[in-house]
Amino acid sequence: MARQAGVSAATVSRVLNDSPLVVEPTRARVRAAVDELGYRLNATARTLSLGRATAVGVVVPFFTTHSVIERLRGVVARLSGGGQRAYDLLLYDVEAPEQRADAMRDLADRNRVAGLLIVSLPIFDDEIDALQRDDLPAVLLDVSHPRLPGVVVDNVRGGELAAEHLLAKGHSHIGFVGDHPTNEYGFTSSEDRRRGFSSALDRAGIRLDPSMERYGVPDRDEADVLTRSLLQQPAPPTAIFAASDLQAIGVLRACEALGARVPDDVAVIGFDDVDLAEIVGLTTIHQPLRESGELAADLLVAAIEHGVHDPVQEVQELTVVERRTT
Amino acid sequence: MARQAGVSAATVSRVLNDSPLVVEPTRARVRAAVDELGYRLNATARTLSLGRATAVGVVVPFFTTHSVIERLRGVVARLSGGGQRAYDLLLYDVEAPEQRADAMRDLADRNRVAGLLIVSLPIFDDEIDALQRDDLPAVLLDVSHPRLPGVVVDNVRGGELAAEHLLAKGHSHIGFVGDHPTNEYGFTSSEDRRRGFSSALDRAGIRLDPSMERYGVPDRDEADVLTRSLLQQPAPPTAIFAASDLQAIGVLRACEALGARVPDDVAVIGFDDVDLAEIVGLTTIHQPLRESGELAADLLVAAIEHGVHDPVQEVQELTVVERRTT
DNA sequence: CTGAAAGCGCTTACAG
DNA sequence: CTGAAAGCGCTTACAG
Repeated sequence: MARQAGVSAATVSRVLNDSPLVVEPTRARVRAAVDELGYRLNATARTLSLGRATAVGVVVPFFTTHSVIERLRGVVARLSGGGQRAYDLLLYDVEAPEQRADAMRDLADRNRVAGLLIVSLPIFDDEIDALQRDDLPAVLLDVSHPRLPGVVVDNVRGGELAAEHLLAKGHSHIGFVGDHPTNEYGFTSSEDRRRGFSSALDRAGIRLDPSMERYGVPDRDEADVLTRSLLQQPAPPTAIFAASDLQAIGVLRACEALGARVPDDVAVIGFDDVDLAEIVGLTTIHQPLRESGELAADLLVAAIEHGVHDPVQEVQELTVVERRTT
Repeated sequence: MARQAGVSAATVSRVLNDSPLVVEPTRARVRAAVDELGYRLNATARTLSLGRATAVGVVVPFFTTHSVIERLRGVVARLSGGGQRAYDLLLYDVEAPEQRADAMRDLADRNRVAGLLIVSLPIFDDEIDALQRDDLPAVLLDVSHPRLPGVVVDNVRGGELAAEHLLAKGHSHIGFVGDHPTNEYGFTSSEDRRRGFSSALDRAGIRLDPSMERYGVPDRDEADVLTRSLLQQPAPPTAIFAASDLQAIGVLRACEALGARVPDDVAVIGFDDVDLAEIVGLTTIHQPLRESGELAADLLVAAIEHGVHDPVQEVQELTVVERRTT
């Protein structure tokens, strides 16, 4: 014990917590002893005593997409910033829907965590009830719910942007490759993007024909086979909107395999603007991934430190980045 | 308190910890009460009481490379496996060298963590002393030290493999693009790869001329400008070995910009085999990234649960994956 | 087999 | 301004 400084544990605690109650001479004495012994507070005991944790939980489907990682980078940048109010970051990977509920219960009930950041995973009302019962602040990233603060993007609008871009390029026979509308994680962004896409087409007097749509699991290989079937029809599309960059890469690969030149025979536009997009020269809808993580982390810290008054939804800007595939 | 089950806290604790000392009827009664109340042990209190944490700390330079993320995926897959021996995962991002020391001191001293997994970051003797003083198991991933278990790859051998591949393709005028030998993180793999590369060339009677080497920070843009200067010399190389796939992408971009055809005018080989490599068709040295994370996580769990007897170094296999750039 | 009690390392009214 | 004491929610000898 650092009371080799000739003071009580209470005083050490006060000094280390910057209590104003300690007079300078003793304060100095304690600091000296602390430095000499390399003493540090035990965070576990502190958490228990204080009744609040110094860590935040980040619940995230770690394996699904590049974009999730990029968001996480923003979160990490903000949270382990070495600065004053650094929170420990407890990472909870969610591989399957059931795990999400488990993770949240674990984190909430056990008071391990001062707040929860939930990335890309839909949340249910009873789960929110549980969080509020435990007084656990939470913020959503890439999903939204009226009762919780969140940072999102207008995916429907993003779909419109994609349609407008393709329309402006003169296309009228257009295809779509995206996620199954119902999928095990409950992701909805692909479907939202398709809706916006489809309705913008409608407004231009063009119908997104069912024969021009393909759905599957959101990975490259699946997008590849989906695209082949799209392209091998009697009247193949001259442009394809993929619900994510990863899927767009699959589309590109199928085009290459079938000898369709991009963008001359078929134009391709993706969504997300992950680093891959720039590397392959993919035209895409850019969303601020890294920034979304930073913003969400800031919101969470604010919620932890000041409470949440009314749950803001931060809607981030979308832009089209034109590269070589359209 | 769940002693609504009519028993003491001690008994509840025993039941929840599967102590054999509790007779079946009471056990059942406690379980029923636990289920009904949705009661869960408070991990913080448990940690404090037991004197050992249920989390492991993962110290990782989160922003540096794709390969780090891929390794992390392996770690996550193993650790948050939902199974019995699931450890919480405390993520410590290290942005700068000083932070590494901070992170380790934080984690170790405060007893937050049952073990440490250190990814891609060199560690010093005095830091190891500190770990051992605290009895904190640690395993290294993508770095090695004689006193600690680790999983690595033979980077020198990898460089040789790259050289042998290029040699077999008939090249004799060969360039290298890699990291500065001394860099702030203390990464050494680029330099190790270059050494192996250079000595395999030597053995073939070919000298890696200083005018054929370029060094910089390990990112795409830097590799791009480095490559331009390499290619704009009187006698440009006909093949280039890049110390990582990311750098190889920069090399490819420079080739494109300068109108050099790949692989006809210049062949390019990378290192790592991240997903990017497959997407752009890059020939590269494959290392089992995901698996390395899984293995390291397993080693750490073993070290935590059974102690470490002698520090094994797991050396993983390297292979060349030939694609379209050589 | 079960309970009362002490202890894990902090924090914070409460006295002084 | 500082210390003694209680309490945070567990676990585990120690009795019984």
